[in-house]
Amino acid sequence: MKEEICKEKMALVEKLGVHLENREQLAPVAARILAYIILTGKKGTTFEDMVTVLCASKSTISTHLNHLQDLNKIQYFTKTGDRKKYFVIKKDTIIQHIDKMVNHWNEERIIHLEIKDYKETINNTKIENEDEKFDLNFHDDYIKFIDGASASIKDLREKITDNQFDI
Amino acid sequence: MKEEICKEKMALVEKLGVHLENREQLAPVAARILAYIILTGKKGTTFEDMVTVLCASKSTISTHLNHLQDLNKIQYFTKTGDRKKYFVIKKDTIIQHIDKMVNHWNEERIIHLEIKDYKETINNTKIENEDEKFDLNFHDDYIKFIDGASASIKDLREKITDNQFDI
DNA sequence: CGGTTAGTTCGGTTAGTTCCGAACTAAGCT
DNA sequence: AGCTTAGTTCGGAACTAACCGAACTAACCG
Repeated sequence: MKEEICKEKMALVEKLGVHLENREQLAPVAARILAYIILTGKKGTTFEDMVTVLCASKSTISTHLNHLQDLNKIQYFTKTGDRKKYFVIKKDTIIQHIDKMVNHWNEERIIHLEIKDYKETINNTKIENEDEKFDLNFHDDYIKFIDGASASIKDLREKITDNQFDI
Repeated sequence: MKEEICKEKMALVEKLGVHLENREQLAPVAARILAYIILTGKKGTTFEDMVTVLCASKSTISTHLNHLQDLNKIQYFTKTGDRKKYFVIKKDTIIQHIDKMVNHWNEERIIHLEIKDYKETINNTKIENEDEKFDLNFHDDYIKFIDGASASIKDLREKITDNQFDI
């Protein structure tokens, strides 16, 4: 029974791990650490715990744990009379993630405008074969999409900040 | 004058290159090739051209050009009495990109559901400290966001398929 | 003080990536 | 046939990333 749940948990750690490895550009073990911390929840998890359950060396866990703290993805709390650190994900992880998406879209927006600008100057300077001109409409539509997506994710952000959950 | 534009073009190639390197997970030179092809447009660009303008070896250009074709990101046309290949980006690149985003969101959706499911079983089995229970509301909100974003990007997709642009 | 627990730091190994040059192929031109 | 153009293939050098073990530190306990 308990073993069943543990197995399920570790399967999810691997799955979520792969997902996070790609989404957050983390090393395999770092992603698994993060996944394990997420799926353990508020009671937190310790260094030792992760060494045994993730089958990785102390040095690997130590390095990645520090890295994840530098990245502001995790934090820890302590208990009186207990020297261990109990790791949990940062409460504002989702907000961070949303801000990163908004940022990403801003960047895309800027580069699309720059490319459009360049294409326009080319279209206007050397009037070569008419049909070799750049099409520009796409950029406008894409920017419209970006603006829409940004708006709706900012909505989500509002909803969440009113109501601080953790992942 | 012409030099000015060329400089501007190469600056944009580097900028767009970095963007694509991250967005499409390509090797540096592969990303620059793609950027250069995008910014050259319908008249196309040749192997030789890229060897000189991107300052990379023939072998590097060859390998990456083939890789980009395998990835369905570029194609080429030819001219009668001319042995060169003229590379342009695939007409459906944007559609592909949109489909990739939709896919990505579907995957996120699925993993959120899976995690929520797991958390629910945990919440219901071992009733430990009440305040150590998982919060689940966030997942619902996030899934709502995903559904919204997916819908609006599918809108964009419609708009574009009606009106096949190239980038 | 010595021993234990909790974690860090360093050096090294292995795996994988990225690019290059040199030698090659393949097709057309004379 | 020999030359040129256009591109491919192969082997390897240089570099980076990911992880590990061993030796270390730092704090507390008895």
